[in-house]
Amino acid sequence: MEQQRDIEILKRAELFTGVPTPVLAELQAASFRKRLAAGDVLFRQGDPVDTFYIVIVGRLRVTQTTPEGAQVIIRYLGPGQMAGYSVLTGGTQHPGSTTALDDSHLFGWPAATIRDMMTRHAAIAVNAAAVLGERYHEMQVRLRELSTERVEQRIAHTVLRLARQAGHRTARGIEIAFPLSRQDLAEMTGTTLHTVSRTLSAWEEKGIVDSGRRRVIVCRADALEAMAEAADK
Amino acid sequence: MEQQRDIEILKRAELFTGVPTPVLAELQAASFRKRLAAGDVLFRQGDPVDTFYIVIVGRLRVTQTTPEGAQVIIRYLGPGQMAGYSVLTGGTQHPGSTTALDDSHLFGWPAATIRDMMTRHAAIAVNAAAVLGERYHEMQVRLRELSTERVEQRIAHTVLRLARQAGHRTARGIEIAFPLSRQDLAEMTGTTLHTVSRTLSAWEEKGIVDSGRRRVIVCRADALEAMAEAADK
DNA sequence: CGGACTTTTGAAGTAATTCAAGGGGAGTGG
DNA sequence: CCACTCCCCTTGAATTACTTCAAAAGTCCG
Repeated sequence: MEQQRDIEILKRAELFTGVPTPVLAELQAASFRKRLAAGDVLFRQGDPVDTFYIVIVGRLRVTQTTPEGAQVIIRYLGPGQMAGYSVLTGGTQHPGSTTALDDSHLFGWPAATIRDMMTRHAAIAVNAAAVLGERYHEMQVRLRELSTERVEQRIAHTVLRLARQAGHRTARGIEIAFPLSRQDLAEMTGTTLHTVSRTLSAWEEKGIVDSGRRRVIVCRADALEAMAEAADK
Repeated sequence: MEQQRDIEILKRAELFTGVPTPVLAELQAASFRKRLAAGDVLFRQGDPVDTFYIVIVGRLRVTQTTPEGAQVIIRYLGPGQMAGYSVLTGGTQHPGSTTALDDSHLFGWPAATIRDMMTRHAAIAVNAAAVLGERYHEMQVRLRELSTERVEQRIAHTVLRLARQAGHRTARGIEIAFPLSRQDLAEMTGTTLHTVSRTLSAWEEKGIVDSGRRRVIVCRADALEAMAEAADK
């Protein structure tokens, strides 16, 4: 049954782990589905917060744009992860924009529904705190990297993190499973696409990575780890 | 009554807003008190997560240290705020160190107590999610600043944020209410104390700030805002 | 009033940006 | 199927914002 399958998916979502099946059934009944094609925008920075989503399949990117037009990538979202966390924290405007990188499929709920469920079922609220705490922690790490490391180290850390989060074993190494341009890496590491390009070229030379148009494969993770830890400043 | 006064304090804590009084009484009964002198450490990065705190009076600083010894300031904590959020998210080790800047006074609870209360009272868990979401958001903003802005702009943003969070009106301007060295500002903005010193000297010249040994007073917030927004990169 | 910490300021060095130009791959449309 | 076009990537050269190195001058506290 379709309904049963949906519940299985919800059960594996980060926000709903450990939530009893009847509650999941209630959530399933209240949900709608949303489809996005690659490049479609789920919501834009500044939009009113009225809907909450969970990714079923696909990959999305959360970005923040400055008034001057510079962009920063906050994170990538994959299956099971939530989009629109502001619904949980009572925000009124989305702090960033969320865009589909591949054709994607999501569950959606009106904000009031999720807020109500969270208030009635502590387990969901506890999960929400855990997920947000984890994202907070991840940001602490990135902030520390950005403050204290050189560009090459930061790129190494970022590529390793992406390989871990969205890596896919191939014959040549661990391939990052979604399109990733030099510009994207620059927006994640606080540098320019030129510097990223030079860095990847140098790594390619040494056989550490294999990369091309919007594509990165890590061939020698150990060598990258070494770069990332480089104690010699 | 002492107990009554404690409950009043808890009622105003960020984690317990809107929580019914009987629950606060239960929390009060389970709490212990912790005193710290200026400079004392509440917990250290890597310590096992076993206690949760709420600041009653005083000011603390949360830092992260890299293996190479470089430090980054994650945030400052004031009255009503929580310390040891990992208790709420199920972490096992503290991601950062927390140190008292002034003589401070806190409520403390064993981790299990808070986790139990959070599970039994959804309102607490909902607050936890809201607080962590806010901190997550704050980190997004800092990450964006660090990625896209020049040092002077970052220092301007940081000083303004501190003035907003811990500002104290005086005859000469808004004084930041805790000791804040050039080194501290450097660790918040990802630069060196030298650059911070030069920047503050230049601002002093223009009458924008008045600063001295571990002390900063913002005289002309408008001029700082202008620096912070500077669209001319 | 000695000593430890904090701040200031100059000068030299450099990592990374900015400026500039060209090359290549993938999709599109004739 | 080939040419056209749009992106994306690469690479050199010049520039610069900031760091690093170095030394000295304040400032607070016991």
